[in-house]
Amino acid sequence: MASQYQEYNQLNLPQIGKEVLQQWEAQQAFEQSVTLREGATPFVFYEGPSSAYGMPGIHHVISRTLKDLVCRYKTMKGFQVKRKGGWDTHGLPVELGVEKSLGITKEDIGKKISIEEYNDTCRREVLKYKDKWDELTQKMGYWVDLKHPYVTFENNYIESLWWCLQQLYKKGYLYKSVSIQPYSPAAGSGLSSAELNQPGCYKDVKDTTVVAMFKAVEGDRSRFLFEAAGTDQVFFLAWTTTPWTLPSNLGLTVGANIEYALVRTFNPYTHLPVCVILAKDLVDRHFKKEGEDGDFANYKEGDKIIPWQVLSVFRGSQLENIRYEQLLPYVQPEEGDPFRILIGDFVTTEDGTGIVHTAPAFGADDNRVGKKYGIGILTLVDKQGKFLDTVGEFAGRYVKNYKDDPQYKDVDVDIAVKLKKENRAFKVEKYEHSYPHCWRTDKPVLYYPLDAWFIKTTALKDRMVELNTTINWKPAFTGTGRFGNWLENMVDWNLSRSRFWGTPLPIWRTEDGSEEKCIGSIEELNAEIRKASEVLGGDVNKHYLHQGILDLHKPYVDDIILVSADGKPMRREPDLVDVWFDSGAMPYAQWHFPFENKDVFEQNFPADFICEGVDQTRGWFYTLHVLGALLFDSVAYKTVVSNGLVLDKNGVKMSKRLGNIIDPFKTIEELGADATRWYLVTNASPWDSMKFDTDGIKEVQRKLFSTLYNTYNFFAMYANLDNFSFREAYIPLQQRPEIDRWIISVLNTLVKEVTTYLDDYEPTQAGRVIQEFVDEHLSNWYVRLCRRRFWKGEYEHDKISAYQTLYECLEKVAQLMAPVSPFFAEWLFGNLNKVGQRSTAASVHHTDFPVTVAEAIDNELEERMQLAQDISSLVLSLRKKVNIRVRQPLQKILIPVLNPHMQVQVQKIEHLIKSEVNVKGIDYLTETEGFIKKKIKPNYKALGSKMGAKMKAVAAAIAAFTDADITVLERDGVYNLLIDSEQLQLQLSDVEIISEDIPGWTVANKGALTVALDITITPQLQDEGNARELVNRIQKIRKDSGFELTDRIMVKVAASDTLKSAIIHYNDYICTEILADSLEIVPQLQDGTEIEVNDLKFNVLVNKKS
RNA sequence: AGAUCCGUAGCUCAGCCUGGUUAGAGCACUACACUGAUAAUGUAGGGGUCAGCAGUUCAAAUCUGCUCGGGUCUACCA
Repeated sequence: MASQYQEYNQLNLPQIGKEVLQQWEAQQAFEQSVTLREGATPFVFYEGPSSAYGMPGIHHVISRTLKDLVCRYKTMKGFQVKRKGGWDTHGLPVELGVEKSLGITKEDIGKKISIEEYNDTCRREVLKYKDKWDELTQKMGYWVDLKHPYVTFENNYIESLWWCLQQLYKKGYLYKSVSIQPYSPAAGSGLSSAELNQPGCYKDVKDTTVVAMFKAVEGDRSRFLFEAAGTDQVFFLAWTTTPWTLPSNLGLTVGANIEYALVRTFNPYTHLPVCVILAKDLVDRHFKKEGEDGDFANYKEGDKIIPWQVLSVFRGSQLENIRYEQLLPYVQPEEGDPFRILIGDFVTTEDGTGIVHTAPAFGADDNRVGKKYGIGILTLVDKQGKFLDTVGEFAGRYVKNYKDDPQYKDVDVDIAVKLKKENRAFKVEKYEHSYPHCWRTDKPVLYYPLDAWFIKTTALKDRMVELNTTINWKPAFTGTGRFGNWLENMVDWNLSRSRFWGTPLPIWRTEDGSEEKCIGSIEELNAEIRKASEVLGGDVNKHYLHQGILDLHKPYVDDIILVSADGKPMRREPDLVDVWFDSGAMPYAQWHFPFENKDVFEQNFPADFICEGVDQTRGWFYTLHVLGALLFDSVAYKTVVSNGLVLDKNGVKMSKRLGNIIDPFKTIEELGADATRWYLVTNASPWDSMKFDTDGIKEVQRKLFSTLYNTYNFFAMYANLDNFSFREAYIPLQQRPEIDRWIISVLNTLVKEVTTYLDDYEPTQAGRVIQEFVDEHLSNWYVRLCRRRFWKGEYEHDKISAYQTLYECLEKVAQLMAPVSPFFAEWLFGNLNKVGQRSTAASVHHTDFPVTVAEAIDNELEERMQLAQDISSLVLSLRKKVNIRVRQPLQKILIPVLNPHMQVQVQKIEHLIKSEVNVKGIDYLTETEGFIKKKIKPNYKALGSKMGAKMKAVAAAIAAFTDADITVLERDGVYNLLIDSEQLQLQLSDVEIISEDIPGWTVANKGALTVALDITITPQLQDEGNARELVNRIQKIRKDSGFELTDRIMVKVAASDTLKSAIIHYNDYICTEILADSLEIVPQLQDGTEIEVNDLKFNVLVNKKS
């Protein structure tokens, strides 16, 4: 136990951080914070898996601060909060990174490098910044279990995932299907909708678009067109932004109820006469008004205005099944009846021509309508994104520049040129639209027919929507809006990824697909391995017979052949599982459920609280929800906080490219984790995107931490002098002075507010009220007013009361702020507790969060202290106005009281006001008639509802009130107004009457409060003022001479006559203040210090008494 | 293209739900003061078409609609 409070020379937050970190390390503070709560109600928190493949940034600090503060708070509230860290280790980022570092592409894997070696590299590389992450975790004060994290590539983890998949399989939620999916040729992988919904995936790009002309074939159904046209040159116009899909065109889709027009005109490129069909509503978009019914006979090449004429109008339904000639006849489909007009409900007349070019291979809508009509399918582009050899002059060309080839020529342009030449293009232009890009490679995505495994999430859509309504979303609109909409529009979850480093799909199939097995555990797989070996014989699974399977990754799982019930070999479906499944199954897999820890899992599901960036809404938040609902018919989390983006100080998103990334290590090193955390939490609500500015952190440092530090240091200095160590009994509040009871009351109100805010996951509000308390109430009022109590007088009741009060404030503030600024709180709490010994806890984070003492809250007291502050502020501003400094005592102030209650209130805090503003007394004015000039204002809120439309006239009438009118109203309580010859009765409560001025006095107002100051300085007041000035000067000399606080001195003054009186009359006072044993007036002084009091200069000699 | 959130002082934010006096705070700036809390503090000052327009109302920063600007999301549809 220390006997003295540690005092400091200056505040060094980063240094405090380092010291506290060492302390925590030494005493295992985090581990203790969990074990000390053994047996308590658990508060379940899930840590979203982080990827240690990239460096942590400042945006990681914000969400981790939120997570940490909630967990620390709940711990202090008595819950046991286990926090298992986790690493997200699979997925495309690592794979692409490894490909790049090895200088290979996807095609090389399994050829130039074995899958085994490749995956080993991924495994090695994926945690390459783990140390940096751990370091940040530590330095920012994020308490999370880093020693036993879950790691998604570990066998146990994958085994749990397999178990989950098998559950889904058994429930019939897992199925295989061909579908048109977003596919990234550059990454060689299909993309999930979640991946496609990563921010920034949709980019505005300029593509070559073509309005292509599909030549109608004359037949029974189309005869009406040819008859109206009078020519065989009849074309359907269809617009496409992806001309490379045109060779695969098999149909044209129109809307059944859309009106179409047959238009006679000329082809603008070939100038040949043609008749074209397009939606009637879109005719204006494609033809200039001036050309309508123009001069066809005299049209010639080069004319700006092309004549056109609507020949006929008809509905889309009339066009169904009309045939047309294949546009680019390289290949025909093997089956189906293509090249017809189809009817589809997705056709609009928003843009294009109202006729949709339909290539079943490259669009989801196209595929659907194509299947319905049986037009077959043509997939003339391979998985690398290039045309097949069969596509004539375009064979082998990439449809987009997937290889970063500087010589790349746009195929779309060449197709457009070809069509132009062949009289098959009606319009070719560049068009800017947004198009999805692969989030890793930044290359455009294709929609491509792929085999894939899906989770039938749509089957439980309604249940998921229902469960979502029970989740507490912060902010609420993310849950109802963003997440709610997403659930409403959900599609089945495409699980398949054709990559190498990830969780393998545990499904084995016979070659003909007639039988399949979904494996749910390692044990089951090993049994199947042995069975297959026995049934199939030979070398089957021979490497896996002895020890079973040791690594659940590729390539090992692919070696394994299982056997079907009727003895046929089964091979694994080659896909990996979407990494989002890894993270979504984390509640189960982190505990290796159900193979181990069944009880632990049951206690820890669902989570009470999770928190991540808002970008996880469709990511982790969604996959957790899906699996919770599908596997356990439960939510996976009860409360979710989504934090917004961190922008730079100009509101621009941080990116490496712009170089506006904030290095969290540097920030913490220079400004301290506490100030950084405090700033991040209090500057804006977590879910608003925040503009990060280090100047803001500096402000927090000055405003909050520096103030609190100064307050502590002030306390420590005097407490050490008086040996205050809280050894005396706690003085009951009733026995403490008014001001002590006041600050304790405010403190308890604060505890209540902070608790409410934190319970409601509103840390921003909590931080702001703490800050206000420290700055406004504790430092700028309590300490300022009580300074003398700490350094004057004997160590007895009043002084001990002051120490106990300030100690308690500091101690509780330390606890209240501990969740947000854990280091400083620890430092402050520790410094106090080392001497005070009020708590046996080794850390502030092991203590119980302060609880409001309801009896300590005194609203009347808080109200009158507010009055004291307002009155003081008014008097100070009056002094300023007339230039009388506070050290000059004045006789009195005058306060007109509005009601008896107010007078009682002010009287109780009279002494505070008097000492604060240095006046001798306060006079109250109750009978004010004729003395005070009053001002009357309508109470709009009360009057408005009564008067309604007459309000304006009433307000004008009130504004015209004379003093006499006001007196009448005050005396009678009512006043009769005549407005538009109507009698209206005015009540006293309908108006506000304030004392505006007291003639002959210097007056100031704030709201209804009025204060007048007597500025007469009598000779006696002058003396006292002079005495105080002298004290002030000598104190300065003491300080400048480097005397100790307790040193006694002897003083000689060569004062002029005007000062003598003050020195004589206030000799005792002066000596007490300056700790002087003697104060002499001498005629002359050679040495000493020259000082000035009220423009008089003279010398003072101050000697320390030896 | 739609949905949604947002727009208040040079900057960061309150106030809006529940309409009502002269729209607030902090930072920054200016001036003065204070100096045994001093990397603080006090007082005063400048700084606002509350994005714009219209409506409802006696009364709109606040409620409604539209427009503009920004963010986020959804959709990819030629």
